[in-house]
Amino acid sequence: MKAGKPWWREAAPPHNQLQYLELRDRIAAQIVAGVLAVGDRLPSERQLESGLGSARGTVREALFQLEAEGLIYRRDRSGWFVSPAPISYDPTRWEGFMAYVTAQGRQPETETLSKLLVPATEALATTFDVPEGAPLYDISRLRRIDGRSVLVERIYVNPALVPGLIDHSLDGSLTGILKSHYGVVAVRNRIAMRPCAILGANAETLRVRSGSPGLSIVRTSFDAQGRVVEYDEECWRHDAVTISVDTKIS
Amino acid sequence: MKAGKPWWREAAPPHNQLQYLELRDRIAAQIVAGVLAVGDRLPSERQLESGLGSARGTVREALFQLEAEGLIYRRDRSGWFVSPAPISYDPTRWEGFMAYVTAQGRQPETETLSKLLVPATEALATTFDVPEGAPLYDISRLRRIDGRSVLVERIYVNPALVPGLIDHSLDGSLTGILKSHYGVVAVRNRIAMRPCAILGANAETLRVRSGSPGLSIVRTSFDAQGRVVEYDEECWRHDAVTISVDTKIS
DNA sequence: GAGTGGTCTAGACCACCTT
DNA sequence: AGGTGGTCTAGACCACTCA
Repeated sequence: MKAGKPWWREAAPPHNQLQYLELRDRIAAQIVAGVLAVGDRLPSERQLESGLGSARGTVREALFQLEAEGLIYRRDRSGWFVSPAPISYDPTRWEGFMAYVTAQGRQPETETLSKLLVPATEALATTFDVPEGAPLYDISRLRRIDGRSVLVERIYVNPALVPGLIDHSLDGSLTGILKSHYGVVAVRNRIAMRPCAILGANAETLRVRSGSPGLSIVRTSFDAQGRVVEYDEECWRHDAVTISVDTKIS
Repeated sequence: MKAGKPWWREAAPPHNQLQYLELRDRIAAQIVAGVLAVGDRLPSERQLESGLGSARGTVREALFQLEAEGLIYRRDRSGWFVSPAPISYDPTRWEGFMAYVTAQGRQPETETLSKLLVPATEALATTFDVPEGAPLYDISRLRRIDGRSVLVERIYVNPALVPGLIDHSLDGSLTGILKSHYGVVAVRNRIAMRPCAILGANAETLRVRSGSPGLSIVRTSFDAQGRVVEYDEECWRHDAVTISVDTKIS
């Protein structure tokens, strides 16, 4: 081990255990054992560095690994913290974020970033089966759990089904408004999910570094007549969610 | 810009565009435009470094971001390559890997790593509703698509339902064997999914770096009598798969 | 203003893959 | 044997947060 010049400082690590893996596993053990509790701040990178005699880059590598595991997260330029437990989410149910987060004893919060009437692009027109350029509601929201931003979503809705939707406050349950004000309920969901990187505007609103790992969920909801009632693109922090689905096989 | 000493080499980058983001976006554009095709090898890190005048660490940061996006992947100590398209997977269907990969025009491959009879741990005993210590088949497999290792799985099956299962070759479709030899089919699936880090043994078999991003899928399959026919833990490369589910809402 | 993480440099040695 | 990525060092300056 020991790359470069340092002739002093011996006691080379065993060749089969890398420094950053050792540090990673040590911190992980502390978290699992509860020495570091959920929400706790980790020692600063420079403290860890000096306590180890490693370079800061090596310390950071260990932290990145723990971040990938979902054990810790960073608040930009503020520090590293132990991650809260992920929320369990079943995207096949027609049940809002506010409902299932609350049901798990956590505190949901929704902030509407924008609500607009926009012309349908070609792709959206196909999805909604409307002419290209037809008006659609375009809603962006940021959602938090226990104060931590966990997802940004972009929802499109057909105003023909829910006229005036945009005039309601959307800082709560959209599902609730659709049902109670318009009698609209979905009977079928089509979902696509994949690990992704959080980029650009999404990264800024979630206040994570561009390129952080995330989970992309795209949901298309249909009503009993087969019409698309909602098209929703969600971008989650990767450590905030566990997907669970229970289905009969057709 | 320009940290540290270098007094020569000016033309500082604009403060609002970081070097690694610029390089990331440049390479991404080349991939999207098809200049770099699927399977192509990227220039080596040292070539990119000298072509840019950046340090190697900066180049690597750009590559990591592209890896997180799923655009490129590494073959250990061999190079960086443009990723193939992800496979689409519907874990709610009772349809084997071999079937859906082939249906998408790709070449599936399965390698059995081990097959054992093991005593049920407490957790497994609960899952299968058998006494703790009862015998269970424990099957580990590695699966490839077009020659690239994409997932390792660990399957547990109750021998009471499928005696002698282990004596078959499992390098093909397990689903097929269950159905044709034992008449066992699942009618219900319970699935949990979450982004994860690929660690330890899984990382070694997939030949990825420990800590690489992955997708964990745990599936419990039930037959018409409500018995657990299969309990399966899958660990996927994060860039190899897109989950798609289509369900009626109950 | 002190402290934090974020970016960057310019080297080095290593294990492993490729030819 | 030569080239690749993997790990590591020891610095630096920056943008930002927090008290």
